[in-house]
Amino acid sequence: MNAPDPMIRITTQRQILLEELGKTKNHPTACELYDMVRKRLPRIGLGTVYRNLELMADTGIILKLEVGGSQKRFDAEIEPHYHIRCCRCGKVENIEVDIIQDIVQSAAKKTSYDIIGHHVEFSGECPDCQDGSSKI
Amino acid sequence: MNAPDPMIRITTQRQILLEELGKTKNHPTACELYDMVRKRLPRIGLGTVYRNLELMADTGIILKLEVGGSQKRFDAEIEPHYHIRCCRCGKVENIEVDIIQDIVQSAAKKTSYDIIGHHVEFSGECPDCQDGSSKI
DNA sequence: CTGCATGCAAACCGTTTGCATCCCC
DNA sequence: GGGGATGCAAACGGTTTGCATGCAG
Repeated sequence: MNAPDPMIRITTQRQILLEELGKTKNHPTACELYDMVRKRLPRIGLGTVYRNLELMADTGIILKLEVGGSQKRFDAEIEPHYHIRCCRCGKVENIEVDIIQDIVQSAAKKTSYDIIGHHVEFSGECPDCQDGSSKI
Repeated sequence: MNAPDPMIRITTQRQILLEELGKTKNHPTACELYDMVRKRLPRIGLGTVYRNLELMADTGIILKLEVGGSQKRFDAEIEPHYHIRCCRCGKVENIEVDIIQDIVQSAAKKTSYDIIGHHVEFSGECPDCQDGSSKI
């Protein structure tokens, strides 16, 4: 888990998956990526998308977000950062907040867990949804 | 969302659901609760469990946790607190960390979202899983 | 030639929903 | 008697998996 196998073959599918993931600022779900990739690789299967996302997340090439909601989301940005999720439309965006090392430290002291990670997620209404607030 | 309807009938099913949820220190999934409740109410349906958990979460009687993992988890403790999830066995426990108001403040400044909540989740290996570490 | 990667489809799991029945007010 | 609550089972959405085929090394 700390030293994942860094060597996987970069097949056409994986390459394009990476490119599409890298080109969006969003944090797409597997299905959204499937749709994006399918424009360039019409015969790709959903299973391949899931398999490769999972694989690339395991190898640390991409990040599998541990955010709320019922779908998994992926991110080409693997540097630590936090997220904010719109509670109306479900969109997930990055939010710049200083990493809270002291919180992690104090958490580590209070538990007998071997802490390997943390994540912070804010939720709220995004500007778009605030506009159309009373509708829908 | 801020003023949820506080008045729902406390039926037998809801009462027992609440009792069972309150008596565990874990953060059970709907299925786990279903199993617990079924010992006292053998004919209860899974649908009822889901419907009532959802309803009670909406009314603010209980908390629906926004943690990672593929299943929703529920909590009778509605005061704000944070969680730590074992990355091996998936167990979720409470962790006592001071609420980080300043982080929330600074987050609010950096985004045009109307922030209504946040949650922090640590992940790591729980003591039990550390013991049996190399097994499984 | 060999084995990993793929496409496809069926299986799976957690959750939601429609509906007939039941029970409480 | 009427309206919400329940049990049941079928439907659903997202994800995983088994398998035959394809392709790169």
